[in-house]
Amino acid sequence: MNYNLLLVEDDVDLASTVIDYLALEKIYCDHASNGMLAIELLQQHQFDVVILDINMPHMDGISVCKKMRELGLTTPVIMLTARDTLEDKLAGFNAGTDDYLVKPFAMLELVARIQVLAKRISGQTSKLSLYGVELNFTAKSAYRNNRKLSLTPTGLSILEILMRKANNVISRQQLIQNIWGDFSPESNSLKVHLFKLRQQLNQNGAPELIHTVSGQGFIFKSKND
Amino acid sequence: MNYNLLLVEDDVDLASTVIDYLALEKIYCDHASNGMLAIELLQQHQFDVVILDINMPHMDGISVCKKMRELGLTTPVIMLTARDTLEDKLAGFNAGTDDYLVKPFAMLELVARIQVLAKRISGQTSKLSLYGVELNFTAKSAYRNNRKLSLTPTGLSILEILMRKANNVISRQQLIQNIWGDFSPESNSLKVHLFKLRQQLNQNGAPELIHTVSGQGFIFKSKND
DNA sequence: GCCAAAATTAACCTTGCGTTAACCCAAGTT
DNA sequence: AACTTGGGTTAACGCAAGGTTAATTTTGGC
Repeated sequence: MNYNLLLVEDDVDLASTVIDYLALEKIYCDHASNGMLAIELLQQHQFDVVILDINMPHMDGISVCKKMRELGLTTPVIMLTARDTLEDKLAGFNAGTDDYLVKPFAMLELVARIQVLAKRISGQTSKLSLYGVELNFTAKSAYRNNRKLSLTPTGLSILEILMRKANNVISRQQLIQNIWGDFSPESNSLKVHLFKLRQQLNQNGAPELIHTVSGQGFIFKSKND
Repeated sequence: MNYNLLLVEDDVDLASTVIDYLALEKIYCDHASNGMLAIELLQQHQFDVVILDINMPHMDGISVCKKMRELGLTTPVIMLTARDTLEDKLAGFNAGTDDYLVKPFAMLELVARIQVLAKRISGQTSKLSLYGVELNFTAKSAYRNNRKLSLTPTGLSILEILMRKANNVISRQQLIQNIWGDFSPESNSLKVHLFKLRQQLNQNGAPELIHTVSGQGFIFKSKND
């Protein structure tokens, strides 16, 4: 899958074992033997996931993680620890850790957890599905309850914008900005597009999903929320 | 906080223990006793996280998770299992699980893991919650005891101003300044807005929250304070 | 350059917010 | 008791925001 990791681990033997194994899985993994170096590398390069040993001399894993978050680095962190105590875990989560692995661990599990985290962040889904509406980016098509909607390109992009920010109000201005950029039509084009989009969505008396919040904008949500 | 979870668990005792504990942490948790029901609920409502028992009659957790992903439901899943075997975990991750917890587990750890997952997803919605009144900025909506209030934009902004300075008296002047800026209406507009706001808040004989301090202004507080 | 699909425009209708003014009430003042 | 003051309640109106429809222009593939 070609992920880009950083392993922070002072035990060189363990580090090279992990790196070698990950290489077999086509996961590229950089190595830092201490926390300082790790922070430096993280600021210079973009990683998908950081694997952080909790028990290191000078600067332990928890401190590294805390420091990362302070610096605004949001890269997901998997913490490695020798002990399986609740306090350790809670301290880790408090510091901004995303996941946890107790040594000795199985490589397969590590790989699985890496994939979960990396996938979630990159959010590279080709499908978006919510409240029975399914949006297919590659096919540029949309369905509601498995009924195909016939949408124009702008209709589709309005739907996408609203769905990506489901349950948030999007102002007219935000919508216009997203659809047309800096220069937009001067008439009620947006209203017409919305009308046609709703028409498609609400066939057969399906409940409204695009709600108007008067004076504020529009919101994609199901009625009972 | 204020997350919205779904627990899928056939053991009713365990379920209610978890739900009660989460309630203490101000985490609202719905319950489905089987996989079918869970899928149905997931399609109707939006949850921040799903907690899924792996071992259930009829439709096990893995199948539920797989089905979810097939349907395009991307809600993060925490899997609960009695066994700590690698195969189980891998099967779970393959089905699209995000995290894993082995029974018996510590509530604190569950809460920590919920927070990690929920934060990643709904880290965008900002809420303000006080005395049973919930204000959702992103959705520009307000609820009292889970009953939706129908407020106008100014009504909402008055409520926001009062709630942000709860338990402090806000003078008429401060309110006017905050709502209209330097030029304000010349009549009793504010009174009318306040009246309508209180009308919405106090339906069904709910106790007054916006108290008048004669000659001073208004204060948002609960009666017994 | 033709045609169909999509986008824009304009005209018109409907809804709902904000403002206004008038009135009510209770408490305090003269 | 009449008047003043601070606040609460109600209804009416104007206007802006939103919805609907149809006609016209633009676009892109052939």
